[in-house]
Amino acid sequence: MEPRSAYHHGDLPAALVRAALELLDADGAEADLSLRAVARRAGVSAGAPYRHFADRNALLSAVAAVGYRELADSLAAAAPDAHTPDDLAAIAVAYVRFALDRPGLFRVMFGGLCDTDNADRVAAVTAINTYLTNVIARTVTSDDPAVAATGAWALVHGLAFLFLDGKLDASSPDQAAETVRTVVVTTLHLDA
Amino acid sequence: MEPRSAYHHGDLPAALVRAALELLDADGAEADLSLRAVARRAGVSAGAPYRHFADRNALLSAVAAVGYRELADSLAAAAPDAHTPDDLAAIAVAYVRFALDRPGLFRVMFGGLCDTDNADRVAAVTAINTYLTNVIARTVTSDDPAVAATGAWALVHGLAFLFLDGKLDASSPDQAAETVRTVVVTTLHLDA
DNA sequence: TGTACATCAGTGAACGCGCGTTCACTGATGTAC
DNA sequence: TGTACATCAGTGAACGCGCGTTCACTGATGTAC
Repeated sequence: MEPRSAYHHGDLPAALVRAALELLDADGAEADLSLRAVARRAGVSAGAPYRHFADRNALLSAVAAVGYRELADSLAAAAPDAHTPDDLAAIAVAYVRFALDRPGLFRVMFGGLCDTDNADRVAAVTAINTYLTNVIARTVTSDDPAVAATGAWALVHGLAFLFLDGKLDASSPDQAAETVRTVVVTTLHLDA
Repeated sequence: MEPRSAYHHGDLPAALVRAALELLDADGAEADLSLRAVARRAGVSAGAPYRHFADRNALLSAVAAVGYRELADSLAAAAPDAHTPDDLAAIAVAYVRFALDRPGLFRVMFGGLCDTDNADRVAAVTAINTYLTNVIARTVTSDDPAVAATGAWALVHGLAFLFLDGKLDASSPDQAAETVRTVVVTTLHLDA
């Protein structure tokens, strides 16, 4: 996996995705994430990425795909084997924390502008929805777990963006997490 | 208000904001909304806006301010004098419809990237929150209307973005509205 | 094991582009007398 | 009412920039014999 030589890189696609993630996490707000900046960061010429990605959008999709996987991991880690309403609240907090921890990546994943027709992306979104539906079905009683899952997703997703865009106060992560927990517990009646 | 002559415009600031709104509504996805494009649309040279706006961000903030006002109008129109849970559902549907009707404007208003410290913007956000809190207090019983309002806002905001970013199917506006209604009614227990 | 050669994955220079912003300017406006 | 002049709000040319993408190239790799 490591560079075999300075010339033939070894695994440039992975290195480019890694470089993009580093830039996103470093710049926080995304700014732009140009292909040239990614190539620079990977220590490679501006044209090199075109050996592996059709265009800028293809790279971005690959980055987003990694993001979806990491988000899924974060949620799963927050409450492995979730089966109580409290587990659901923990997952909600983890979702928003992910967004606040990695705003650049989160915006690439959800900021629109990317191709809707990328198969990996669609699959990743379906996976999140399925996961949430399963969690809902296991943690709370609901007439329609699919609808409840959409509601829960929209709720945490909206909270994430309201925090990210400064509409809710995100200056203290701990306090933000507490707000998320309170709002989610109240809105989804997790204490009932 | 109309141009007095081809030279001295009359009310260029308003014309620029109007031009920006037109571009946003025409391009749909926002693309970029450059100052130059706005000036071009307003039929004015690239430097002219600087007589009235400090920089690109200042224009964007003015545009966003108009957007907040129009969003507030749309919500109020959906259920004037709201006092039933059904009114709340109608307002929720109106919120998402606004986002889907005017995605470019919605992204300028909520896409981050703008100055958080603009007084107009802060006031507008507070106004929305206050409005929602009042509606919540009038339409449903709640222990804590402020928390419930944040929950309701996040819910519709999240739905709006999930539709906008293609995570939920927005191809049919009517069906999308129906989905919003179902999810909101279920999540907020408006039928209880 | 050694060599010839096709293929692969990079380089680096160049393209055209639109951008935000600045600046010296000039034409239009309106006010003071 | 008419004129001189300060101010205002435009113009248009220019700046430097970083971008996505292309292309002829070349160095490294690995395979066939």
